[in-house]
Amino acid sequence: MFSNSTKYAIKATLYLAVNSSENEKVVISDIAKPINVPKAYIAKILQALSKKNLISSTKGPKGGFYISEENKQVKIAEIVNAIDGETRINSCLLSLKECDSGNPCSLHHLVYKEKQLIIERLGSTSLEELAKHIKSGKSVLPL
Amino acid sequence: MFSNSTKYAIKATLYLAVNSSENEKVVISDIAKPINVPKAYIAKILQALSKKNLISSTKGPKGGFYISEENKQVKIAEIVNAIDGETRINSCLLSLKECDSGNPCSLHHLVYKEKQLIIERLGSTSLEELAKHIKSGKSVLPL
DNA sequence: AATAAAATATGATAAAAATCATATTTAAGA
DNA sequence: TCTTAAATATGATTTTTATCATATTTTATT
Ligand code: FES
Ligand code: FES
Repeated sequence: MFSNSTKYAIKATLYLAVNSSENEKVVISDIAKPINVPKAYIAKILQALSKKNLISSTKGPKGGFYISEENKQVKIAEIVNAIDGETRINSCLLSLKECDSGNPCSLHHLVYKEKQLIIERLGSTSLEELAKHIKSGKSVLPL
Repeated sequence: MFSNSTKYAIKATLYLAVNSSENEKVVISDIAKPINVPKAYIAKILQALSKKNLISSTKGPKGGFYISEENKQVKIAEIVNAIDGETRINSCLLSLKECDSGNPCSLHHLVYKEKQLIIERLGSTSLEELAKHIKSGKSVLPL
């Protein structure tokens, strides 16, 4: 469903949503370890997210990555699309050019409705919501 | 969701379900072309399926691949598991060791129920059913 | 101004997945 | 029994994805 990079992106972003703010920036090494992703790899991913303004960063001493007030409203789907692009998640299970109920592949009716529901949820769920969920112990941020 | 190989496996198997029987065997070249998959590649996949008795084959002249009466009851999930293994489709979106509602990752509640429903459907839908669907024009076998 | 601590940009390497190729085995038909 | 048409087994190559490394830029602190 997601590429490895996107999984890492989500994990890292959630980590930031839980553990950072404009005046509690987090340095790459301190993100990489708890989410169990190689430092150089997660660095690249965070740079891409930062470039698209989905997370925030500042260079230099006392710098680091963080989730600004605005970033809190970023939706999971935005993270996914930033890394995987929009095509991957929306494409037909059997590789028709497009997944279209007017010209459905043989598996379409088995999955489309539920898949759309999931995609909608990813599009409406913000980092802030999930961070609250994690903080209250209802879900766990995996390593 | 599925690997490329699994997609091809499903396409090829459905093609056979629609176009073959014990006395209408189909040769590799005649499968590869309509489903738009390289011959040598689909050959390898069909061989794997045949070895697991999900499809049938005979060697030599007049030989080829086909779907036997028994094979008609094969479920889509069996094809998927034969190629991708059982782990891939069942694994946690964020790579927890296992996807478990008792120890859910942050995305679990957004997807689990629907994902399970889809997996169940793949497990209960047979080649025969989908072949009928295709024959009646309700869905299309993609190239 | 100099230093150092951070992200950023860029590219190199390694691992996995997808694709291609070919020699071997089997069985039908002449 | 010989030839030929098919699957089967095995392995090589290519492409993609994941991972690692490093030089550059920016900015806070001294
Ligand atoms: S057309 Fe294939 S999943 Fe929708
Ligand atoms: S625990 Fe992650 S999807 Fe279920």
